[in-house]
Amino acid sequence: MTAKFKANSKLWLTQKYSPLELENKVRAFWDENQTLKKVAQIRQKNNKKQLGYVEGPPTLNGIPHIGHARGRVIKDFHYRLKVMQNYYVSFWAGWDTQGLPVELEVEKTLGAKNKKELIARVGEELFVEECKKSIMKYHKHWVDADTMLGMFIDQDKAYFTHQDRYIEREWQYLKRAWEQNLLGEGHYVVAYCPHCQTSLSNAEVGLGYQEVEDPSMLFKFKVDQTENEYFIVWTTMPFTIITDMMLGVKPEEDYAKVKVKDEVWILAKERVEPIMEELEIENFQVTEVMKGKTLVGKKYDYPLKDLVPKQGELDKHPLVHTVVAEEFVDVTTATGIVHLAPANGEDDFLASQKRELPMFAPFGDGAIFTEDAGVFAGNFVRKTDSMVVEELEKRNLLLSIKKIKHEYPTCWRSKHKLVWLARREYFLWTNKLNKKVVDAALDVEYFFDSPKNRFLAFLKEGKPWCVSRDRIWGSPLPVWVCDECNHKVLVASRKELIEKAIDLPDKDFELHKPWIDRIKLKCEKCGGKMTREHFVLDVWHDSGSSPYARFSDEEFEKFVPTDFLTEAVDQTRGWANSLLLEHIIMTGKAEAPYKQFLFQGFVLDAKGRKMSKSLGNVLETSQMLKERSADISRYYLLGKCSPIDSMNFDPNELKKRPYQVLSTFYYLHNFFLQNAEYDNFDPTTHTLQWAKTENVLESPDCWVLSKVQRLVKVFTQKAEVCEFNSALSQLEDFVVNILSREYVPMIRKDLWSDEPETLNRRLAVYATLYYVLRKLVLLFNPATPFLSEALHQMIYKELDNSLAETVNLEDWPEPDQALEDDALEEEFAILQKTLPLVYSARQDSQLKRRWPLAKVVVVASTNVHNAIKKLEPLFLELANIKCVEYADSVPDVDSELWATATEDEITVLVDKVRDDSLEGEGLMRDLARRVQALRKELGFSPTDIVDAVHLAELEPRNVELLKPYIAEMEGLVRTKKIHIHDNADEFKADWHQDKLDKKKLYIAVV
RNA sequence: GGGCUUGUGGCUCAGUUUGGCUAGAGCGUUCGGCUGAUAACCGAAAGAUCGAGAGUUCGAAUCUCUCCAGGCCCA
Repeated sequence: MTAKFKANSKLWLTQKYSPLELENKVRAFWDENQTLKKVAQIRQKNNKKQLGYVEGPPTLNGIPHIGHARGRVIKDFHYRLKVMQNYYVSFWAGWDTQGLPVELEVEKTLGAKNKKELIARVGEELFVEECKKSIMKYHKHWVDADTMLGMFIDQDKAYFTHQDRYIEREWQYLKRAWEQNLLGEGHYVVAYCPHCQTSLSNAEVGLGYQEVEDPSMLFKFKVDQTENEYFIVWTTMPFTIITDMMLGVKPEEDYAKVKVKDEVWILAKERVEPIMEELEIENFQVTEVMKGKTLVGKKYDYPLKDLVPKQGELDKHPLVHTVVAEEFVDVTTATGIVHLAPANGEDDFLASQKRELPMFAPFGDGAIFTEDAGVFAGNFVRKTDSMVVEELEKRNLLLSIKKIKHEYPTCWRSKHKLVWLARREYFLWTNKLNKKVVDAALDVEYFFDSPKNRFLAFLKEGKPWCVSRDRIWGSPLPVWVCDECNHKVLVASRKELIEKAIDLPDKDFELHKPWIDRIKLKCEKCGGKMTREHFVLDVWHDSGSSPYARFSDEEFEKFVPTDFLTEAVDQTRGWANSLLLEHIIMTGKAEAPYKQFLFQGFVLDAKGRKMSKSLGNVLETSQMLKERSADISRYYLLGKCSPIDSMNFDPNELKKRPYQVLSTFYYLHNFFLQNAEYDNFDPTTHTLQWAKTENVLESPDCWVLSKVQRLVKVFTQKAEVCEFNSALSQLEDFVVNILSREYVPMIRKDLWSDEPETLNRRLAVYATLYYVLRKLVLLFNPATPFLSEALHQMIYKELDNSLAETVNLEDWPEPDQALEDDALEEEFAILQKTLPLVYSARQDSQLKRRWPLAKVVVVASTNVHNAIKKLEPLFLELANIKCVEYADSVPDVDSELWATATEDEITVLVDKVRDDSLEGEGLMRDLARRVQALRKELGFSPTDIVDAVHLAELEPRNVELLKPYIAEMEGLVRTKKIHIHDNADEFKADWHQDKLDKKKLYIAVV
């Protein structure tokens, strides 16, 4: 007899689960059959509904790491689930290709001291070419990683944010904003490097914190209309006194009036002592304490009006040079009163904007003061620090001047100290839309409360959006300004540009700098020449316009609002926000462009540290997937914890539980197929219906069939609400516990036989396994698509060719109520609670499970008794006991003769006494087990029949005990004859020494 | 510095919304057992002052406050 493993010949299904090999074969299969495309095409033609999806475009400036993989796996999980539920989803890739990170990469490649020098050297054309090369290099890495991961996202339909057709549609958002007066000029404070003469992004600012030395100046401003009252203030940037506009206090904190000599000083109460100590003032007296908010509106004498005439003009504004209350003021350091220079600090700036103060930003290129700064004009801002100190001293307003070392942002490139400067920028006045924004956001499903609250809290701030950037590689801001009359137009299409151009150097121009800057338009007002504003757009505007920009008009109608989007939690302020704002600008409706948004937690390293280049703990996806299974990685990423929690990723954990679950699932298929093929099981004729009609379904089958309905229900429900971890743990429990640990042992004995008269029973088991395993393959597919596809192709399609050509086109399982049986599940739960008690009692008395015993007494309530009675044959077989008795209370028994175990309300008593017959049978099972082990070791297949089995050096008493069971044993170990020898020397054979209860014996198999 | 979030045996996670029997599970470890699908599994043992401290309460992992540490976002 030969092995009954037909599918082996296909080279796909191997005896051993080797996920890497298997996944390679599945990848090749998908590739060869264009499965991804086919699935999409079929669903496009034939679907329950079309669902919109737009890809949150990864920036192509780095290699995808395991954190990205988490998001991609969740996206793919959702896609496959929806496809199997008969939806078409526009699951098309997209890439963010512009902006600072790309420019930095190119600067590095080309070697640059600073941007100005570089552009002067290579020119913008070459710079832009290099940017394109750079992104395409990374694009390849991303597509490779996606392929390795098994992402069924359509790469051919990908959008790239730098493509002209994308930019042109992105401009439509700006056009809508322009028409609604939601786009315009304003000021914003940005970090600026005076050496590189460029502004820096927040990300760049974060790169360059260093310890530097600055002046530490304590000074006073006189309260207006008083003789001797002063606000006490501290700063490390004396030059900002030049642009000073307000003083800030914290509204709910205590401030004190302190008498010092003949003056009254005002500062935070808790800072009085430390400041007096610092100034070495011993005689002082707190005369009054008041809340910060009571100081609001008090005017102070701005001391440098004579030097900065412009400040004198500003002083006429009712709020300029007065006290305001702001929550950001810190009363635990310095004096608890801060001076606010809106042109030189973001908090200051926002405080001024909120109150609609006029802007005073007297800076030119290189952070040099302009004429507006009076006597300070012509100086680099920080150079005036000492001048300001001097002037305050002259006016008796200086209390102390020292040096301080502190952490301060410097330019990561030139190491120069950064300054914050208000610059002219373009804004989307999204603050005007705030109510719509918040309302729209409230309608979205976020699945979990914490990210929702966080997102809403952020949105409620309702800040205007500064969309202009002073860079090269980006979508240009399509605003042209007349050189003559300053008239502005926004031109949002290529066609219109060509029509309006007076200077069009090249008809095939690209919508990028520098080409677009060469286009001059004719002013419709005065006929003058119009020049484009030099800005490019914030990259968040690029990606935020994807719902309109990546689709056609028709697709936009169909797919937006999209159904389900998911990104990491850092996108709260990023893409989730820009999508929302732009969509509201575009449609005018209080509607988000997504119905559901899942914010995922971050992936950290095994020790919970952030992954960073400097720590060297970044795990690249493709690199990892060369050695690790994609299925197992996917399973791990989805299953380890809730998607909103941050995850400590430890590659070593992949081979633990996730591997165990998937391998068990795989081996269950081995087990099923091995047996089913042997009996020529045909799922199309041997259906569950057939088994019912033939009356060959037994209680374990009905139980597992009922259980799987519940699994389908719960799994689907959990998956729909993004509790992937709970869904998978249900699946895991089913595979490992319900099927492998419980069901298989129950039906194993039915499969041992190969008699024709029990064939139908075996076929019923196969029908059950086929049904259950196939459901599991489908449930597994969104998480582990390689394994599911492999099993579908190798087993299910092999057995039933009418099935879909890929597992992805199979229908998602629906629970079948007809197969649910709550009462039976309850009975089995009782059985499974009682059995371990028997095992436990046996263990205590060293009674091996393969030794049959005479009797067990179950002491429990009636419903436990009834359940066991109903399942009695099964109970006895699994307990390996000949008979069971039932009792209501624990009888008084001799513990020498009875082994007991108790849990909750159930006690079992096991009869320890074994007569010769029981002992003989137990011995036979012991020996059989050892023979089986040897057979396996010698390479026999389970179904091979061996000529003879020889046993030697058994004790004489054991030989006697064994005799009645020789025939049974011959059947069990599949041999024609068992020979028993006193001594191994008697017979020449390949003897193997073994041990039975610490005594030597010899076995040979021929 | 601010907002949000996490902290539970060696490891990974439940449990916290709504306070309540002895804080659960899986992995790992040790001992024993089972096993012709399985690196699965079964029985038992060791192992947690539930981040620390204080408070509320008859009772706190759970509620409140403070602090410490990690993470995200923002300054």
